[in-house]
Amino acid sequence: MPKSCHADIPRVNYSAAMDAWDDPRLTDVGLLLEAHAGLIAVLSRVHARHGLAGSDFDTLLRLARSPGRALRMTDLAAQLGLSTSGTTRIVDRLEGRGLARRKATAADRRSWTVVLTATGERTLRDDVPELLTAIQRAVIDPLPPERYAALVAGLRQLRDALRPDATIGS
Amino acid sequence: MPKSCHADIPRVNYSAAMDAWDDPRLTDVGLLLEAHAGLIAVLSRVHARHGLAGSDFDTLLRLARSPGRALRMTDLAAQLGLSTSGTTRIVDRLEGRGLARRKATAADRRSWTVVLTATGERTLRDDVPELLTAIQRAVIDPLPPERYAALVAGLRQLRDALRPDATIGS
DNA sequence: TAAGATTGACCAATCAATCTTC
DNA sequence: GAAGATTGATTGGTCAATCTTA
Repeated sequence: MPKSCHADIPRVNYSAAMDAWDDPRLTDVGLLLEAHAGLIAVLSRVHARHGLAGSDFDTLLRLARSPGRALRMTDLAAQLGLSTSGTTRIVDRLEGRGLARRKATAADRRSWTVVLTATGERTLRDDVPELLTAIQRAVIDPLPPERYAALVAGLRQLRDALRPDATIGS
Repeated sequence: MPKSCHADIPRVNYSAAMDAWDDPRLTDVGLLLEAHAGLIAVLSRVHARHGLAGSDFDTLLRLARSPGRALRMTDLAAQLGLSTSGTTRIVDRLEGRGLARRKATAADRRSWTVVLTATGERTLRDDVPELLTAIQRAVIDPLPPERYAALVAGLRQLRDALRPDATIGS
């Protein structure tokens, strides 16, 4: 169909505003949101093969990285960037599946310490290699090494500038 | 095969795994997740001043960018990257507040077309400038221009590689 | 009084099932 | 039968209130 068939359609008068809706700052932010959504889809697909949600995996990983494979509930919540009640629910799930367990915290009877179980560590050990493969294939391989490096450097500086940690308490 | 110089030193039996937990590919991905969380916090704070959730704003913006300030439900859902039922609920909210309205779709009586109302456009017009200011201050100003440009270029290529659109139907 | 953790009520999304129209 | 949209049940999180211990 030739374009002439639309040529006579009366123009709407809000075209000046349209520029604001397409401001590059808006579209740049959109890029990060879309990249994030795509990345989450890739990661979730891997985790799902091990019966894990993304937040379950994050929790297991935080525990695995901590001294003694353990963290107090409050510290875990801070690392996850979640509320303490949300963390309570995640740990409930993990404990129900035997991937983590609560034990009393020495010297503070108000607190619980969450410990990664052997089963939890095994689950993580099964998941991580698949995850690394997926990351390699989906995000690293498609980008020229130097561009990938620039992306990571930019993300690091952005993360530091945004200080998500500082906003958690707000 | 060169033998490790640590081969005879007794070690905790998970020390080999520790390296895997700190694999740079994992921490790089973590950077994007943290930057995203921080960005969402910044954006949400602005939207909240206008009584909008992030997904409300996204919806209004998609409508504003579309010809006739309108989209069919299915197309809107695709653009938002949400399920059609999730989109139904968002539009229910927006319609309840008078920011959008449903009208019958010409030539297909199964379908609804969502239209941005004047009120919705006004809300958007109030929100966007504040949003742009917040983005400028929180993400653009803190980064050297060339690093910001590299970040955006990397994000664009990553987004294209991940093709979030292609994964929505999966 | 405040800190750590949990619970109940709620909110925003998902999936599976359904209804209408193509 | 398939596509567009909605609904009911469920999931995964939040906030406000509560309980216990410091």
